[in-house]
Amino acid sequence: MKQALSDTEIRIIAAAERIFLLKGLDGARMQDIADEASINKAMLHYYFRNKQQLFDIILDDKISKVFDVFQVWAQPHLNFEQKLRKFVEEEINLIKSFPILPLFIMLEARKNPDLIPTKLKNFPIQDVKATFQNIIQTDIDKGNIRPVKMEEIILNTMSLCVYPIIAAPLFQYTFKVDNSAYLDYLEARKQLVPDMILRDLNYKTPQN
Amino acid sequence: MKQALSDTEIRIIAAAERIFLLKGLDGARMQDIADEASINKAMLHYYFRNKQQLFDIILDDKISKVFDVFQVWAQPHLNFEQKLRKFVEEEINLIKSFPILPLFIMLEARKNPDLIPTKLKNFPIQDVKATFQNIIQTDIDKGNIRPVKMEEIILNTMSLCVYPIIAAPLFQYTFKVDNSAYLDYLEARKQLVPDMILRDLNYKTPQN
DNA sequence: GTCTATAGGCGGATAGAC
DNA sequence: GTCTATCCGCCTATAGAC
Repeated sequence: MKQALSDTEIRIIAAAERIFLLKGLDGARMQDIADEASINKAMLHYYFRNKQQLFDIILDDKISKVFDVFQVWAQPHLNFEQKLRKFVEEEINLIKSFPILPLFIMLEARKNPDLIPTKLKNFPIQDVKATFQNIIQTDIDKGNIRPVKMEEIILNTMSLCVYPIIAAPLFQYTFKVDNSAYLDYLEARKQLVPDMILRDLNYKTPQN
Repeated sequence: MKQALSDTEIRIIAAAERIFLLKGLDGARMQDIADEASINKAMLHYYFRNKQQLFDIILDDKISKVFDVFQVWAQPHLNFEQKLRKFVEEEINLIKSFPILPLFIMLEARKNPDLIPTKLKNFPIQDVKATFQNIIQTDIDKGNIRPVKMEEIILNTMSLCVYPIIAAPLFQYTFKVDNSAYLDYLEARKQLVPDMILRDLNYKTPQN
């Protein structure tokens, strides 16, 4: 039975989230987190034994949110195009709300190669892959999309969703676009990206 | 007049590159770099005043290489397709050689909003943009590609080149691909990515 | 539970001999 | 230029009063 979190614990976790996502594990200072939570350093250690444990709580939560987005592919009653559009929309929404998340995960993953296997081992990745493979194989067989590997679709789609968000500061500077215009553009990409993917797959609306 | 680098300086820079690429700024230890260069810690400080300066040398060098890749668009005697293919090839080669670079720049850019303007202010970005705009406008007018904004092409192309490299650890784990097979796949993307972009632009080989 | 004070060690930087 | 020894500040973590 999971104990309800106290008000202080909630404040600490929220503070840790902001600091870790901004500074990374090495860059974050326990003092920063304490200040952000308006408590003193010793209290952090009282509630969470050490820095690593606090970090793991934040990271685990974020990774599960990333994983959740893939559940779209398991939804029945939607065809390939509908699932793709929903996936792109949710992916863009998620990364928009935490633009640092992918940077953070990828940076930490390169420092510690065990991180990804350790963190992902409890998620039923094989199930999601099987579901996805099943969906596209059906559409390939029906001639709705050209023969293609699922890795290709996922990687291209993720690239087109995620990169424009993490690279926003660079593109805003280069193309002299202000924040609000760039956010509008990211909204527009919820259409542009699936359109591009479907076009690449030579997608034909199924005749059911 | 730029002094030629001594053998030791070259070894230090090569070592620093490898360590910073692996661990990031905060995660890298001066001792790691010294070991990698087979010298002692004091020598690092003799040649480069401090850690930050050593890092900046690596970073500035890499940023100028990023910019160099865009010079492809200014090469005469190549048509749009040839320039695009060359750009993709060089971009993938570059990011492969320093995968942490986009991650670091983007993370630092969010911590310090002045970083991008400061690092990029000496590059003639406007010239490259004008050149690029000119090229695609010509092809649009000739009917070789559909009407499209240059921002769109650049952002999509960069996304498809860069993201698969920075997210490599995640995809290698998810799809059970080993390092060498993934490197092969990135090579294959030097074809796949321009193919996809050209397809999206409804590209027709010019009739010259 | 909350705080202050401090231990303890890591890691960047330097002094100074050769 | 190269090395050893060492300094010293920063930062995590804990002891212990209240």
